[in-house]
Amino acid sequence: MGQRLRFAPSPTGLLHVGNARTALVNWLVARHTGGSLVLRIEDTDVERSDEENERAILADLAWLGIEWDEGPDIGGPYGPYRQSERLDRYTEVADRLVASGWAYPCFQTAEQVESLRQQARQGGGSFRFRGEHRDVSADEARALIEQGGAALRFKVPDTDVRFVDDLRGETGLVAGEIGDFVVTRADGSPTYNFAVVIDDHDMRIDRVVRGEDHLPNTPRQILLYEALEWQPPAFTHLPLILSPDRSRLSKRQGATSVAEIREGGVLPEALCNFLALLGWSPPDENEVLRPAELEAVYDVSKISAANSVFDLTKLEWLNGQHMALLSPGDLLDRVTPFLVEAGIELPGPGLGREREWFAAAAVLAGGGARRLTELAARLRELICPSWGGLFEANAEVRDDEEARAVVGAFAESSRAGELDNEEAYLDAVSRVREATGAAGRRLFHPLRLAISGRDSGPELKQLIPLLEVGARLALEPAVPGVAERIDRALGLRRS
RNA sequence: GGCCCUAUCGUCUAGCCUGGCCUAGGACACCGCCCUCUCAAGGCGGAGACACGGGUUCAAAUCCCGUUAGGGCUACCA
Repeated sequence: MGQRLRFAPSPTGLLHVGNARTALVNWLVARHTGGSLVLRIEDTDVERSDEENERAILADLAWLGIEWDEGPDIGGPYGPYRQSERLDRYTEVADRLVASGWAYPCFQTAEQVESLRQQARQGGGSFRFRGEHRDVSADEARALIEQGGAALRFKVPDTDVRFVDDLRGETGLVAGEIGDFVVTRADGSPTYNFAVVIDDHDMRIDRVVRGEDHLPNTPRQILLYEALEWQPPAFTHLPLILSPDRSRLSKRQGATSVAEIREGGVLPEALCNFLALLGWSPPDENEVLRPAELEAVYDVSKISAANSVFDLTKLEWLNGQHMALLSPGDLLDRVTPFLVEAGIELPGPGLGREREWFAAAAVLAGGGARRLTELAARLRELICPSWGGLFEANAEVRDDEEARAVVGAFAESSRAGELDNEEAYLDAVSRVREATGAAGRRLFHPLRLAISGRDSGPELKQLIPLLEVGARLALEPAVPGVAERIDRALGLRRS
């Protein structure tokens, strides 16, 4: 029987990698067990929540390939899925708590409670708040609530609270550690601990997978489940993701939002793969796994309970691996937004030959690239070099008689149309070698420099035919062929 | 401060539950070699860890206690 899981982000900002990991694990477990994933928006903090963030979070999840079965955008049998739309339900349950003597009104402000807490801390002990109306009857409580302005507090019982965390085993808190916490604010809105219990129960969630920062909250929630006589779900608290200095992951130490990572040219499957590898390792030694493969082998119970550091270098490596796994057409599709940004307009999807050429060019230019942004930059440089830069890079070729002879011969071959396939190119290489006596590095280095302005890059036997074919295609901007590049490098042609 | 969680190479981890098979395995990064017109990629090899201290045991990375360190919570945030 599949499990029902949920991912419940708060729309107070962009989707963070930590939350993305939580979402991914929930999704993986739901898929692996044949269960379902519920997406719920926790927007009870009206001050900090906004719709723009919610839209962005949904878009980021979709980009990652995380699909939900029920949610605010698609509905489902246990909606609504936005806490701001469930206020009546929270009030209903709060009334029930008051009626059964589990909750009472409290007029102390947050500031007053905070100063009590500070005092207790000075004294060195732990702090446990209890409101003055804690022991009133249900009728008295209702009368007090009538006056308005009261928050509702949960009357925490004097018992130990134990529960099982899937990764840590039994844990909990001893009696007296928890003070009476607020369940409903003075304005009537529910607090996190309260709303989450009601929603998880109402939405039939049987397994909660969330960040370890929620571990100390769990006993409070267990207490609520008990007071309400509901069955609590199973809990799995995921360790946190840390910055390289082992402090809390912060913006200062690089990209922490999914949006930034995407804009940095990272593939969603690479990010998922990377996130899955935090705290977990696959049963066999291959770590490069696509979403479907992850789904098949991922085992949430094997996740380490220790926090892990976000290692950007490994993410980049994985990205390179996933880029290499893509078909030429897919790679071109993925890099297209970055090419557009780099000023290259791609021919529409209808133009078969031109698109095929671009796809081949992307594969060739991208050899070893780790990010789509890097591939786009390399591709741009390859197909439309700056003439000034090319000329400058070729001073040594112009000053060297043999080098000049080599590239001049290739320019001739190009003009004769003898370089547009690998075989013809290889023949041309043999002829030039014989005619000039240049071989090896002395033959290839000037040629590479003259056509690309660089001393490293893709294999010439692939690059040269590609450029020659590209030059004959009606591309915009036009791709200069080998002869033109050499002319520019030698300064024989200027515009 | 109080409470909770955690602790194997620089990083992500396997091994820990069910002590001997661990001379502690893999991946990223690093170094070297090979391949090669170049840079990558790829192949091969190298260096690199059981936080510390006590126990328990014939035997501890593995079990127990403590210390230290890191992280979390301590809100009418989530």
